[in-house]
Amino acid sequence: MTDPLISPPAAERHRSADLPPLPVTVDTVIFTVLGEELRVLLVRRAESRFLGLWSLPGGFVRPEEALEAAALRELRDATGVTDVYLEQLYTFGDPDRDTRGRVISVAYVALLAADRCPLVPHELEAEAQWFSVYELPALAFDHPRMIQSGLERVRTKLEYTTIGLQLLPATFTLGELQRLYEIILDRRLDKRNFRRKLKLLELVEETGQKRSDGRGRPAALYRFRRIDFVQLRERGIHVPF
Amino acid sequence: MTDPLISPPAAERHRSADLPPLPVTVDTVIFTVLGEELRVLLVRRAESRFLGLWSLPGGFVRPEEALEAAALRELRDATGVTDVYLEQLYTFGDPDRDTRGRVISVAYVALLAADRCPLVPHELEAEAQWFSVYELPALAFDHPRMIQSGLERVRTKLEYTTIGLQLLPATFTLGELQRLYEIILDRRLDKRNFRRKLKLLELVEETGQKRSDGRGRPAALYRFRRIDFVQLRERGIHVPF
DNA sequence: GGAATAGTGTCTTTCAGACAATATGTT
DNA sequence: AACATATTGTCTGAAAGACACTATTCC
Repeated sequence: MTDPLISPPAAERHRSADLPPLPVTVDTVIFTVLGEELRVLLVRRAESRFLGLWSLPGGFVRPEEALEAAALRELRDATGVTDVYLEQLYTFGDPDRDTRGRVISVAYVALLAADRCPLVPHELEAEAQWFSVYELPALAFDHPRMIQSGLERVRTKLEYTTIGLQLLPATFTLGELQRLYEIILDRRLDKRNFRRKLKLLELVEETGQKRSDGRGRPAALYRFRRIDFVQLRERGIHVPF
Repeated sequence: MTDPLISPPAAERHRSADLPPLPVTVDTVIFTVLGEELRVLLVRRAESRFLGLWSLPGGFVRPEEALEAAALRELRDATGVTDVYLEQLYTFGDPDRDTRGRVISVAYVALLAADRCPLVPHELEAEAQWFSVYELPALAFDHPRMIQSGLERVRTKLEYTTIGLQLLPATFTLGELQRLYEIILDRRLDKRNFRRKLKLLELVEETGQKRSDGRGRPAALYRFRRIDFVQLRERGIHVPF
């Protein structure tokens, strides 16, 4: 049905080392849940060619820099945050994806708890903003695809990993945790079923304290249990951190 | 807790366009199930620096070539096969992953049905071979990691997608399909449970023919049903082709 | 007491896993 | 008849989904 094995001479197989190298960038889809909305950080492009368009924080990879290190550096430059959950998403390399010329972009997904989100000062609002994923402005390049792809990744992994825990402060109520899930998944969850599953997973434990926001019954505060990762994996739960 | 938003001047954010571009390659972990074993195709390196080492088929991406197109081209050059299931795996970019210097490698996973595998003629056995994933020779670069990573991807997706169907000929028996799964997952499956699930999924249908290999009761031949992908996705089954 | 939110238990259905006997072909 | 492989159904336990009432705090 197919040709027999064809093995070109090594000289031909590796002559390609002569081929010109390519510009490589990293772009990060960084999510947070802020104000009851799932948001993504966008920065304003200042290049004349894309003036007015927003884009994901990112930039070129330096010659001796690991990809993830480049993503972290760009994120630090854009937000001041250093300790962020980061996961490689996909590499976009279509020849015409960047109108400036051929650029390979390694996309990452990052998650940042709302209480660690840098507040955007008024004078910088024109430079960077947290946008609802449902109300995105005009975006440069193929960044809409990247965001879509990142969103799917986060939603999928939310259900079988513990990445959701990246998005909450050190202590939280079960109601807050459930709302987090509802906001990301964009659907309502049953309170009792949600809590039953949490109890089964044994991922969180009570701190013993309660929090009252002034109205209604105060809720118990929880924290994440520090569990042996190996043990979690054995229980079929993926732990990405 | 973290610094307020810091947004460097655009000039600084994009001055990195001055940074030297990087060599970008694609490498493909191509699997098949042949002779009751899960195998991966390796090619012999002829560069003096890595003489004697085997490596995954791959090569440099051309200036105007999409990443997937580059992977397909290298695969065609190495095997003669053109119509292959291909899926991006991960991008490896550590500065020291390639001893020749800094090279970014976009890794792909491919699946090829045994009846479409190019047979390796004797005079070429030194050039390319299908190796059992459990008996790999000395490999160049970080290719062991790539193979490991590809193996995990295939095993994971085998359970919730239809990629397994890529590895069988047009018609097959349920016994063959089950053996395929057992070989990839490296564990025994219960025959009745396996068939029950298959029936539930409605992915395959009888052709009406039977195949006898001379001993034992002849088995019914099946083929894949052509199902609406949308319909499958609604049933929670991922269809990667 | 009313408003608001937190907290809790049961029933039903579905799916996964364990398990063995019968059917159909060959020699 | 002996052999080899194909085909089929039941029981059990775990988890998911649907569903409503009581508890605590603040005003």
